[in-house]
Amino acid sequence: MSREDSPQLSPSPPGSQIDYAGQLNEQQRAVVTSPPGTALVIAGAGSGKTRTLIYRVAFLLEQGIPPECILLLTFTNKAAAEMMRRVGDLLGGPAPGLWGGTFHSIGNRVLRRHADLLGYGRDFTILDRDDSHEMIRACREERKVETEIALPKTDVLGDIFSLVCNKDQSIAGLMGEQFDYLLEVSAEIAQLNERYQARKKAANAMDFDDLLALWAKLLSDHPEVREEYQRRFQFILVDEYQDTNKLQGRLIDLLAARHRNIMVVGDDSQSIYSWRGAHFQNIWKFPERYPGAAVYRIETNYRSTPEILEVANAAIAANTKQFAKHLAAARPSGMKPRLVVCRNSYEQADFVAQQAMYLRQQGVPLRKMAVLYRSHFHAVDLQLSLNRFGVPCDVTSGIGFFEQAHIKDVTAHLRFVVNPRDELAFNRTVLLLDGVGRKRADKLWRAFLVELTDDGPKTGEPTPVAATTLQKIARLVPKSAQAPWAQLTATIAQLEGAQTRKNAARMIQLVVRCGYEEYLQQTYANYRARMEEMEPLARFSEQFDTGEDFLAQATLQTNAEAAQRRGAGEHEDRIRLSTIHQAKGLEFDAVFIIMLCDGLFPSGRSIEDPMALEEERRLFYVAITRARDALYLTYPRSRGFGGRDPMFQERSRFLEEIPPQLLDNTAPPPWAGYS
DNA sequence: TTCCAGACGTTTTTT
DNA sequence: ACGTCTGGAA
Repeated sequence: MSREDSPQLSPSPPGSQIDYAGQLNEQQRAVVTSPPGTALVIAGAGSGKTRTLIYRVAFLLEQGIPPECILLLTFTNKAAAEMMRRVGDLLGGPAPGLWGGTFHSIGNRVLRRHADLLGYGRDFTILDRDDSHEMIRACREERKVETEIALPKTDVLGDIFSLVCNKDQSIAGLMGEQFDYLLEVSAEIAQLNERYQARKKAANAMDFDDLLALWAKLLSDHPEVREEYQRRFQFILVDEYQDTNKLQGRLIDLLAARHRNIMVVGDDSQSIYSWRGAHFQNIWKFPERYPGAAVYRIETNYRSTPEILEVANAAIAANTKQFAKHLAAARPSGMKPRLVVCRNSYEQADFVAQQAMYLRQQGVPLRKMAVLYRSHFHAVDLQLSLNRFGVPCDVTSGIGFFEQAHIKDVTAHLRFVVNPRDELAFNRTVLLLDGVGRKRADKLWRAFLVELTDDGPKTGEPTPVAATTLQKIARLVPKSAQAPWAQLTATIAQLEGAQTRKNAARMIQLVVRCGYEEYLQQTYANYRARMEEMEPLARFSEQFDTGEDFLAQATLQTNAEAAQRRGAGEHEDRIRLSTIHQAKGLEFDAVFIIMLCDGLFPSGRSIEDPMALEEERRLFYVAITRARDALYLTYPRSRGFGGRDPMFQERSRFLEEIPPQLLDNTAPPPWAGYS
């Protein structure tokens, strides 16, 4: 690998407009101004990791590296947007051409340019979890006719397919490793997987995993494309490297093979995505894979008080697999974190609500407080309680804006127009009609495909091919659905109009007006609420030039965007309710960690498996280190189980691992007598 | 074949 | 309390 075309960097750029020395500590500055080459940055929680990355990018740009030669990979779209914005702030203007985003979104970007090399159209659809679930279900149904073998549930299959992809593994291998009880059906599962892969391709659709796998395939199978990107990306920066999986690791290696200027940044103690295939050996073994890589450590914590850090260190201490780190507190001493034992989850909820009110009275804005929990359903009682006390909150709920049924119904129409081979979009659209069920939809789809391939025009100039094909198969539609079918055909014809198809907002409007609104009225009691979300949907779509682009982003930008959109005013003062996973990378003045019961946190599924338990512990560590000044750990002694009798709850074993003297569990609470 | 109602089992985390 | 699945009626 030649490196003679790699650029040189000078440690202090002449005429720099950025005050590196004033804004960064010594450790951070060493990273920011490090020479080209491979670097591993182990950055502890609260050590200004994001800041360091931003300054690194700015530094490179100031050195004259063209923005399009830098690739910044982050874990969420939100993080990417935030970093791009802050880089722009530093440099006094945005840096157009700089590539930043999640692996999936960059994969999407690359594949939009070259998908035809892999036998896909560039207008391919992206399937979300729901869609891929639906497709696997269909494959499975098809299979059932032939054999009677008991297969696992559809979502287990989905998980298996996904893991196989992300871990770069074979079905049989994965079965042996973590699904030994399925070993005997593994051949069957492998076959089903092949069907699923083929079916996606036939539908010109990619699921999330394909965005990575096909991207990698593109680079491995097509030297000229590989060369192009290897040449282009002179500097590659990867955030949250501890959460990358094997496939992502391979992608980075592929992309960086020419210049070998990779900077990976992460904290192995915060690796919390192994259930999704994250392979924290990636960070653990990085120095072995890249001998000679510079290793930097950023170990000063600017976020939390020493009292909170001590609890964090104690919480993670029981883990065996980690880089030794010594986080030093930079801030002055504060309050001891408090342990609050409650009788039940209602009392716990009331405590949080009242304590939040108390803190607000003390001058802490609600938006600087957060309640964190292991799983979404841990927060239901809390929401009621906060409502009752009139404490406004923002829930980063489980279901994202774009995953809601009514949103997906509408976008299915657009998907169908953009990509008429999209089987799922067709199904979804057609199932909305009264008198059409699964069976009929399937029959119609097969007929549709025949007509479409028989005398459909060549791809290229968009033509109203979907509507005419719908027209052709109208004879297969039952009498009761003839009128709605004609209506649908007319709507699709309008959507396919040359002017309309370029304007997603207009398309949405059309779908809603041509029948979907009536459907909503008839179907949902909360018709109004759902209807009101059509406006934000249309507005969101306006920022994209093409329908493909809009649809892709709607699928890729899962819930972060939604929270913003639904909360209306982002600057309103609300307490944040979030899973720990979603709180990653954020910080708050006051943090409540609730439901610290054994079996909930750590979750029941993880307690037999030592590796899984270590991950839960890291999750706990992530939660603790979100807090700046105040930390409250709470659990209910008993818990109602659905409608059943309350059950006694064992406190989380993680609490046992914290020396009691680090926590304050004295009564009475500060808010006593306050209400 | 569709649609509805009631039973059932079930709950981790997300791009 | 929730959504998904199944079986039976239209």
